[in-house]
Amino acid sequence: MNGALLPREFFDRPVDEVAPALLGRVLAHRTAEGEVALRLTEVEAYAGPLDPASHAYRGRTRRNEVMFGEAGHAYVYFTYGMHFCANLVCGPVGFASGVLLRAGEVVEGADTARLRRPRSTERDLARGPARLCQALGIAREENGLDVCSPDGPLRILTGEPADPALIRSGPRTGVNGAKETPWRFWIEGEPSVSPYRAHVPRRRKTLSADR
DNA sequence: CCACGGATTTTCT
DNA sequence: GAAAATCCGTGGC
Repeated sequence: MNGALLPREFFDRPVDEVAPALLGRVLAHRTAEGEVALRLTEVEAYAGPLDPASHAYRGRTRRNEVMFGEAGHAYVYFTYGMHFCANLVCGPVGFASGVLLRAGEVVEGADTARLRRPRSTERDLARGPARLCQALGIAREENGLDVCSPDGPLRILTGEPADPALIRSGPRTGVNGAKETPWRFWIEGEPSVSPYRAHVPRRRKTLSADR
């Protein structure tokens, strides 16, 4: 995938400004299997230590340390025992904010993406944060990669910014706390955007849970 | 379309 | 020890 890279300064401003500005941009990942690129259609902002829903809320840990570093790097984490999700770190250094990449439309390497997600329908190829990572081939090794590096395997391209008239925002999905903050952003009318679901805490399987 | 339960293991308390 | 920024299959409407 050719095209100009977003400059690092792009990420050096408040996350709730960066997040909507990322809609329509293209994330490309080059591996031995080939290159897959997708156009971002849904994202969520997480504001470091101020945000109860953020992984950085309780301070620096081994998992979240990339968030505390330079803007423009990928923070990839493992969750639910089997899935990876990816964020792009925003500035300033030490503030530990980031944008979760929730969904995209595959615009290059769809055949490779389908190999990675053989049971997926076309619409669900990169619909959801863990599916997006699977389609792009993003896992543990991609944690900390600089997406603003022209020769790197994982790059963020300028693409075509989304039409501001089509950008919507609402509460973040699947998170506990700070539900009132409308920091989920998406492009209206995109098939790859997931339907909103309120967070439902999982009922514990073990006894002693209910009373 | 919606609701539910199971999968699976890292991470932090 | 429990929850987790999730996904998938199944079953109902």
